[in-house]
Amino acid sequence: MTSQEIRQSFLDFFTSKNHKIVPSAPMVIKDDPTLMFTNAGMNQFKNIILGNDHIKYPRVANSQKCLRVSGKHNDLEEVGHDTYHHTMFEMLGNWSFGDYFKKEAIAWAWEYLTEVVKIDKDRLYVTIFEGAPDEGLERDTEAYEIWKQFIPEDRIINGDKKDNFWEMGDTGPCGPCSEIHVDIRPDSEREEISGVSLVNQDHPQVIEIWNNVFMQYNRKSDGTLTPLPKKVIDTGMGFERLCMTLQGKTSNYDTDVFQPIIQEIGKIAGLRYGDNEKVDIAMRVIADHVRTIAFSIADGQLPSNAKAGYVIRRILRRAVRYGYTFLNQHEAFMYKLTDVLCEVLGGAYPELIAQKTLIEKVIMEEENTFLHTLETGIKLLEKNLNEIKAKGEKVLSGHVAFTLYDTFGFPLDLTELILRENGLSVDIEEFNKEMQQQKERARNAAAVESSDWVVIREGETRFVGYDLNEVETNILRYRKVTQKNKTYFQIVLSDTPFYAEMGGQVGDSGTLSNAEETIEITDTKNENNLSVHIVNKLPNDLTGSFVAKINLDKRMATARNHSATHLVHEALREVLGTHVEQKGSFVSPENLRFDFAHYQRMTTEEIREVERIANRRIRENLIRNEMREIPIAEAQSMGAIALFGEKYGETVRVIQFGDSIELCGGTHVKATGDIGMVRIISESSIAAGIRRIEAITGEAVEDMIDKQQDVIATAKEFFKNTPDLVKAIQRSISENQDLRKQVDDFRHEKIMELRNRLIKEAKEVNGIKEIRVNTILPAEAVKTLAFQIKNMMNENLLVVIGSLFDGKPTLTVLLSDDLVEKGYNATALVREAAKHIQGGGGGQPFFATAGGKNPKGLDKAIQSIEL
RNA sequence: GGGGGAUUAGCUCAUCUGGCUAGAGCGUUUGACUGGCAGUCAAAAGGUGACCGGUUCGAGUCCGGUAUUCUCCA
Repeated sequence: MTSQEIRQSFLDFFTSKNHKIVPSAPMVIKDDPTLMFTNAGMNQFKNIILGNDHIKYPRVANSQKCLRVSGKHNDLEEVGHDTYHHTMFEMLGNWSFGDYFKKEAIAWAWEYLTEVVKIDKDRLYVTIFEGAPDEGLERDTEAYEIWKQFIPEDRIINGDKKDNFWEMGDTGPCGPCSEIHVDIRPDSEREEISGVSLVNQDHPQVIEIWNNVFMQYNRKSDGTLTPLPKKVIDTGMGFERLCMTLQGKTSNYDTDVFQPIIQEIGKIAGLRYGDNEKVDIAMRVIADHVRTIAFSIADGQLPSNAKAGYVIRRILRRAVRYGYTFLNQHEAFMYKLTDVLCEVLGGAYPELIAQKTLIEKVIMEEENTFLHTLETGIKLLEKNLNEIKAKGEKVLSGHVAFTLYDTFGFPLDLTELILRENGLSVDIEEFNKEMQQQKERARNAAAVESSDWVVIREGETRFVGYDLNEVETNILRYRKVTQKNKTYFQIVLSDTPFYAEMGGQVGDSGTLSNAEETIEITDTKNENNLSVHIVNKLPNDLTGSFVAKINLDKRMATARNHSATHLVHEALREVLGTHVEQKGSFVSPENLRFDFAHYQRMTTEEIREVERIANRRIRENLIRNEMREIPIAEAQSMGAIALFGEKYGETVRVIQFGDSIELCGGTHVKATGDIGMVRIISESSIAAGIRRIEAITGEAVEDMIDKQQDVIATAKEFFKNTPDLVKAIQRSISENQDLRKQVDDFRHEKIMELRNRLIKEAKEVNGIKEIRVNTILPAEAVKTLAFQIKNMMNENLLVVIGSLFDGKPTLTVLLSDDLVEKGYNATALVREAAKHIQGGGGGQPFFATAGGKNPKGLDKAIQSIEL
């Protein structure tokens, strides 16, 4: 079976069991503060499991693209070294939300594996939870009894809490799980050692392929468990491992999922997979990582220097590093794999093909940037290396290695490699210590502690903010959050006009009041589809009814910016082309930011044109056409613009202004005329192939124009209200340049004259030509004078120049080179003489300066210097 | 969110612990050589050392702040 056929057979099987097949959610998660990437099939159902969302379909199944860069058995640093771990992988899963439970889940899992894809029953083992009496958790005998009907009892293995009890986090739904393991060793080996002893022992050919989680408890923050009202089945099967098993391979990387990519890497590097272990590891690393990178870019997550984008950047860099060291690729090469990637996965994931050009550009740019970083790092390392060698030492301090890593992004293993080549090593212990300290610092700064929700009354939030600015409401629940000495509260309301930060639009602020008091709501955030209102203080009485009211000025300003974003988006597509796709958006009351795919700098004319089109639409005063809850297919047939990497429900909200039609949950003006005017204030690049424009609307434009007019008016006044300001400034600048040059020339001439006079007047004392003078010159001129004299007569020369400039006396001493060789020192001379002007100074043996506080002593100081 | 670094000529970067008028390569311009192109040689132009403030006789260099950017941790 090909991987395509395997994926399809799973979905077909669960369709036949009345499951709804849902599409894969984006790999990058946007509204969950605890998670950056989809790391399991259940992520997109988290809201349902937590009870924040309605159950639309009690039975669903899908194939989900997942990303794991840390966690049990899966450190990023391990990927590639073995044959079965990945960063990105596909997870096949089926779910039941309060519908079927263990009996059906187990029976169907068995049926699929043994009858649909026909895995030899003798090769399968299962595990069940053995219980943890100290935590009051019972053995999962229920699962055991069900399994007994399918599989001999000696193949059912007890597992401990670590392997067989699943928890979403420190709190929340949890329960026992049951894993299915497959033994794919050759028969000869299986006869020698029984598979049962190798389950969960990290054997590469006795592996877990399917985990069935039976969520039946809810864990509270004090650790106690309560039964879950609606029990949940959550299963996940590693797609790549299933392919390996069914295709008779012993490595995931030997399946048709990875081999085409690996072959292509071999072609680029001129090496063959299978010849050399280190080369093989590098090829596996690159094949795995390039999938991750390409998918995240397609999902709208570009490599960057913070958060999720940074994780992607790190993964890309790890791949480049392996290519650099083991495949001898010192120039960008990974972007060349985009073609083959599209061939392998483009069928199941069309977003890859749609975003191909962008993926290529971004990867190439990132590769080049990192190769540059490596080059700088190597230079720095070599400098340190020479110092160590010069001192005759053998070990590079961990501190230096850490600085290279921490500040310059130079990877430790490369440091080690280069040191080894030079017969040196690095103090790893010290390195780890520094790393530990860094982690401590970050952890302390980021520690967030939230207590359990306190439920005042049951219910769900109803958002009324599209229609109302204030509403009567009740508090449903609240909790306290402590973060870095700051304490605040999160409140969930029964009805709210507050828009929670989402889709780039900032959350509303406003007030919550009852008869007695008014509480400030500082922000509104969206956590797992739950609108939480942030307040610094709780009302005294939480039970009564309240009026929730948004800050209308801010909301209106935000709406203007959001609607303007849509108009600008449309105008950009008209001016630049339809390749312009939204890659990010930020809408606040102050301004708007819009990131989009485009491959070159916008010209001033293009920016003007975009502004003109958008402003024309504003003047046309297009009425907002808002469609709530329309089926996504219908919206798309209207030509509504949807975003890659965005998760949409089956029904969506559509906002239309004329020809601009977008899927959007944000708040907008009633008609475009309300925007007033839009003005683009900057255009810049934020990544390869991505441009960013920032714009302002309404009053902010007025303010800007006012300010600019003030500047012009003031400037004009300086020029006696000249009609042609630009010309006046130009003339003034060129006049200024001319004058400056004249002054410079003049001053230079004066110094030359002074020099010539001084040289002529030089007195010879004991065979040394002495020049002493007291002048009024700036320090720079004095210096020039001294050096000029030296250039003319660099023999047996002593120059002493005193100068009173700007009320401060300074003293300068210069000696010719031969006197310095004889042991005279200008610094010593000037220090001694500076006592007369109550100052100090220094310099080099041939030239020194001093400054002081007493102008009256200047003459004395000049005369006091004797050789 | 927290730490560390960087910002010097159009570009890439030097300038060790404050001190000899801030240098190099590439690029630009000019000139010479060659029949032309390419090239070689020579010369020149090009700098508020990111910005603001402070310490000092003296700051690109030290300190504080701002901006931009890189990097590590979360």
